[in-house]
Amino acid sequence: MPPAPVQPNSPTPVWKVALPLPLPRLFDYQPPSGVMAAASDVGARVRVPFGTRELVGVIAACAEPDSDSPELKTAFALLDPEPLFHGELLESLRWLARYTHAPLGEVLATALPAPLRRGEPLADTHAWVWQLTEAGHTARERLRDGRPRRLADRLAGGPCDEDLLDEAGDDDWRSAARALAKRGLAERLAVPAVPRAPIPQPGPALNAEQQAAVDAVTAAGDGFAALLLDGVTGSGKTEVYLHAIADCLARGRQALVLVPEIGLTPQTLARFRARLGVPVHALHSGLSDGERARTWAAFARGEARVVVGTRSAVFLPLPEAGLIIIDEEHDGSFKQLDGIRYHARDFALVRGKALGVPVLLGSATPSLESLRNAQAGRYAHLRLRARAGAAQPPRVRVLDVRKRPLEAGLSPELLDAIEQALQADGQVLVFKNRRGYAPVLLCHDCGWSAQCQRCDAPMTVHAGGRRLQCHHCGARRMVPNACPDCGGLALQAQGAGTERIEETLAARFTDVPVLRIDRGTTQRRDALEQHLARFGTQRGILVGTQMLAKGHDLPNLTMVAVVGIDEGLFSADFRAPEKLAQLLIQVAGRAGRAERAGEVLLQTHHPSHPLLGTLLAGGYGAFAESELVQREEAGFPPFAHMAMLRAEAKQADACDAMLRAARELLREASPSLELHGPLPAPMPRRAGFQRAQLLLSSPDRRALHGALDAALPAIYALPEARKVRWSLDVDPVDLY
DNA sequence: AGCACGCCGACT
DNA sequence: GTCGGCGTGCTC
Repeated sequence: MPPAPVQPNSPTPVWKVALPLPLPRLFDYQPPSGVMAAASDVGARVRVPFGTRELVGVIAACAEPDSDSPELKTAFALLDPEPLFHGELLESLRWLARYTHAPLGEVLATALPAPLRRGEPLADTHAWVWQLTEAGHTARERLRDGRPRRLADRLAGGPCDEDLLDEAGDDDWRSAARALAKRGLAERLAVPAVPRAPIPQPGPALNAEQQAAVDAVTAAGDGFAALLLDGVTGSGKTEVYLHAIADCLARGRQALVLVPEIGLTPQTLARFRARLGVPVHALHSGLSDGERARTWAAFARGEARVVVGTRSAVFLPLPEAGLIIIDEEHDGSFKQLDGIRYHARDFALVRGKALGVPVLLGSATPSLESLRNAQAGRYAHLRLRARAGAAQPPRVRVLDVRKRPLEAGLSPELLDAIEQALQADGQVLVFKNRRGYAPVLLCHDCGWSAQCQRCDAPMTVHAGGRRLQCHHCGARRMVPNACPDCGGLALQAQGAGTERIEETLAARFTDVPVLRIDRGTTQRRDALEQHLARFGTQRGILVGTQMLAKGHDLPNLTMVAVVGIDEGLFSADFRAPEKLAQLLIQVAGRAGRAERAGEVLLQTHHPSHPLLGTLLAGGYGAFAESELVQREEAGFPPFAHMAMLRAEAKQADACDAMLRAARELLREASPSLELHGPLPAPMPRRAGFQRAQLLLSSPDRRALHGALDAALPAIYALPEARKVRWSLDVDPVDLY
C-alpha cells in the first residue's frame, strides 16, 4: 500500500506509547515502515525497542513528536488490529492513573491478564459448530444407519454447536463427526460465540425490604446510581443481587460482581449459576493465565454476561454493562497493597459512573466512607433489617477476664460455656485473630525474646512449640534448646495463637473433634469447604482466624467465643475500631442462623470499653455513627484525604533524606497541606530493609492532588530518590 | 524496573 | 593478569 500523502509543513504524527515502567512519561515511536500513525490506533498494543530490550506498550496518543525528544526509534509491530483499550475502560484507566499518580503504562499493564501484557493476541473465544458440506448434504440419504447417519440427519437442518451436541446425550458423536469429516461430508467451523438467552430459575419470594432494594436498583435503569445495601447477616443480600442481575440480563446487559478474596467459594458460584441460567465466569488468583485471558477476551467481545471475581475483575471490559455489585464492600481485600495501589470498590464506582450503570454496594457492616456518602445523600441507603426465615439474633455476653486464670488465653467461664454448648449437641467456634502456637518466645530468666533477624518483629512460635516463623518475611528456624543470651533453659511460649488453643481444647474435650482453620491448615482455595463439609453438623469445636469470619454456612453453630480482642481496642491505627467492630459483627453473625438462637461470648480485660458498650447497645449503626463523629473531630477520613509516601532502603538515613527532600517540595507546592514525618514505619525494618514514611493529609481532596501533581515530577528527579525504593499510596488503609 | 557502563577486590 | 561487586545513569 502506498504511504498516504503527508500535509506539507505539518510534522508526521508519531505514536506516544505508555510503557510498563515506573517512569511518569510517554515515549515517542515511529510506526513501522508502511504504517501511518493514526488516532484510531490509540489503545492498541505495540512491541517496541527500549534500550537494549523489547517491551509491549499501549499507544496512548497519536501526535507530533516532542521537539526535545532524541532521534526516534521505530516500533517493531502494531499488535492489535483493533485497539484493546477503548471507550469507557480506557478513559477510566486514564482517570485511575491520574488519581493514583501512577504512570499510565503501569496502570494499563495491571489491567491486563499476563498473556496480553506479554503481547499475545486476544485469546480465541470462538465457539465450534459442525455442518454438512455440500457433498454431505447429497450423500446423507445414502448413508447406512448408525452414528454417522444420525449425526448427519441432525446436521441436515443446519450447523450445530458442539456444546449442544454434548448436551444432546450421544456421548460418541465426536467419533461420528470425525468419520464424516474424513469422507469430506462434514466440517468443523469456528463461529463467534453468541450469548445464550438466560433461562433463570425462580428463587424464594422476596420480603418487602428486599423487593424495595431490587426496585431501587432497577429504577436506576440506564443511569448511574450508587446504592448502599446495608443488611444484617442473614438478611438475604444475595437474593437482592440475584434479582438485580436477572433483571440486568433480561435487558441484555452484562453484570460484574466483585467479592472479597475469601468470598469466592464454589458454593457461591454454584448458587449464581443455578439461578441465573447463563454461564457465570469466575475470576480469581487460582486461575491460570490462559483462563484469565479467555475471560477478558469474552467480556471484551461482549460474549460473556456475568462475572463473579475478586479485586482485579474490576478491570474487565464491559462493552454492554448493565450493573456492578460489590459484595462485602467494607472488606480490606479490595485495596491493592503493592504495585498500583487501587481500591477496587472506588474504581468500580468511577466505572459505574462512566458506564452509566447502577453500582450496588452490599455489607452488614458498611465502611465509614460508604456510610458517610449515604449520609451526605450521594448514595441511596437501602436497609434490610429482617433476618430471613425465623432466625433469631444471637445473645451477646461480655466475659470479664481480669484476674481470672487463663489457659491458652481461655478463661474458666469460657471453657464452661463451651462445655455446656457441646452438651446441648451444639457446635462451637473459637475465634482468635492470631495464627501459630504462640506470638512470642520469651526467656523467663533474662527476658530475651526471639526476634526475626531481618525484621523488627518477634518470631511466632509454630509446630507445637518446636519452630519459629516470621509472619512478615517468611523466615523459619528451630526453637533453640537454651536461651542464646543467658544459656538458661527457661524458654517459654508467651500468649496463645490458634494452634495452642486447638491443643488446649483437644486435651480438655477429648470426646469431640477439634478442627483448626487458618492459613496454616487451609492453603488451598477449596480446602475450607472440604474441611467444613467433613466436619458436618456434629457436635465439636472449630478454632480459627479471619478465614472463619464469613463464608460457608454453619447451621449447627450455636456458640461463638471471641478471644484476643484487646489489642484491637487500643491500637494506634485510627481504623482499628472500625475493623474490630466489623469483625465482631461478622463473627457474631455466624451464630444462630438456624432455628436455635446463638450465643456470642466476648472475652476481654476491658469490659467497659466504650466500643463494646456502643456496639452491644446499639449495634453496628450506633457504633458507626459515634465513630464518624470522632473521625470528624480528629480530622481523619472520610473527613480528610490522605496519601502516604513510603521509602525503603538498606540504610535508614537514605529513606529519611529522600522523604525530607520530598517534604520540602510538597511544602512549596502547597503551604496548607498537612505533612507528618518523615517517621520510621511501624515496623522500621522488614526483610532487611529500613522503612520510613511521610503522611500527607488535607480536608480538600483537590488540594491534596494538586500538590502531588505539582511536586511529583521534581520528586521523581530527586537525587535522593534514586538511592531508595519509594512509592505513593493514595487513600492508604494502613497508616501504622 | 532493567540493563550497561564503570571503577575497585580475590581468584583461575 | 581477569571475574564480578553494585553505584550511577538512561531508556523515545
